Amino acid sequence: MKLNPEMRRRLLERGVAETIVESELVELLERGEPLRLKMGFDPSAPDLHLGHAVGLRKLRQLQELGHKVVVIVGDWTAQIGDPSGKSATRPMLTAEQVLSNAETYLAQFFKVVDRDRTETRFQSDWFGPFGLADVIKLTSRFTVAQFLARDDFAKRFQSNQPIAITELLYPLMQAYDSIAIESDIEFGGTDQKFNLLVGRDLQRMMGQRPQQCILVPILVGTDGVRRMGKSLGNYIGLDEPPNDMYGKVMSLPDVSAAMDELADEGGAKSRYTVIDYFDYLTDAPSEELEEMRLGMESGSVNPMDLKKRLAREIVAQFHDHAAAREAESHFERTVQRREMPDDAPTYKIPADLDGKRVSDIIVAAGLASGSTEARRLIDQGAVRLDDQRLTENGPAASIKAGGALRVGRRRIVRLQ
RNA sequence: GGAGGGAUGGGUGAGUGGUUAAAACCACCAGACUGUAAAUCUGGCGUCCGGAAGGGCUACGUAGGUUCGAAUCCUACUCCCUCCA
Repeated sequence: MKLNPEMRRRLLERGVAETIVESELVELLERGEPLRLKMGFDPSAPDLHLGHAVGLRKLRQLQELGHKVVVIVGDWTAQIGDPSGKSATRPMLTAEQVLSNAETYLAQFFKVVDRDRTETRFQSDWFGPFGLADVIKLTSRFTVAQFLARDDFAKRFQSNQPIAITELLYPLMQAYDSIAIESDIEFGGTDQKFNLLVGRDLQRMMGQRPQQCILVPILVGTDGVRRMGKSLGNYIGLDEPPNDMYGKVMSLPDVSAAMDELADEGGAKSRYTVIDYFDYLTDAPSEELEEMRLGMESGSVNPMDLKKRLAREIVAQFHDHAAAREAESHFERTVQRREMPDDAPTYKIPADLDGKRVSDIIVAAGLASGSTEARRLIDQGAVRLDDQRLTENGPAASIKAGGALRVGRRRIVRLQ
């Protein structure tokens, strides 16, 4: 089966930062035999976000051509921690934790990836019985210099930052995974390039056909600056309710301030975050992306409208179209028109309000974390009772059932 | 084994005896503005009491000590890093 240019572009360019080796990869795909697509994950961080979805979409596309995904639960490498992460070593997870995390992970994973064309494997299958002799055999194939070629190791070495020996093991273990499952193509973010290449090398050394690598770009987070990541608090989780997902997309900065290094990693491609998101996470035709860019450049398109469309498409993808429409109208009502959302929680006003002030009720209703904050919010003019802005922390007796108490735009309760 | 450096609020990081609930920046929250939860501008940002003015309490790795007064000085401990071997 010959890949036509259209397909080739869709498969190997959209949402792909780099392929290694492109010519081999194309040849392999055209051969038509079912391939094993390797995707590993770290069960210590089981939450998936849009950044992961970029790669998952790619897996899905290839599944639709008849290939098989092999997802590896990295229960051994999780104990080491990926060197690109901050903390070198992590606490061991118990077998139960691994299992439950894996479940959480896979539930999200299969929102995008086809479960029927997926095989799930645990690293402990092959690393459980791995002995010191095996470790020595494995490590003896590589040198320190080879590993210092890796950018983040090199940087840390030069700046006298610590590199744990176990961290050197990480790429080796990941590489061995490729041997264990006989991977044909491995997927990872561009920051995984080194690890994937070690897999290639090791396979060659051990007489397997070296895997191809598909490196997906790093998605910029909702701050528009750094890569999307849970610890950075700038992520949109695949699990999030439609309204949050929609709102978070709307909070993307119109113009990205993505750091240069993110661009180096094959991340931010345009200065408009929205366009990168459309590019990596939707099927919007590539010509349209260019129109969007021109439209924003010339000012003829309001970025908000593009973000709304993006938000709809993303919510539809991870929930459904009805949820997307619902989330949009929720956004329009509560944020744009500041109306009362239908799903606002209710709060039962206590019978005895003697001596209580509005600030006490705000805290009791969970609209502020403490009385200091509640008072502060009142001072700042953030508190509205039945659409009337409160200017002072009056007695709670003014609070009547049937109305609404609102703090800022998003915190609101119906009074009962 | 030896020598040295460090540990500050969610993060980075100033601060070497009182004017420090602790600079600055980031994040976060709120207000204004806006067809965006964008951008920009303004304010806030330990906690408790108080309508307010104001007042408590807790906090600079841990435990003690010196002092009228300590994030700042001393002692011990824990952890981290660097260099030499």
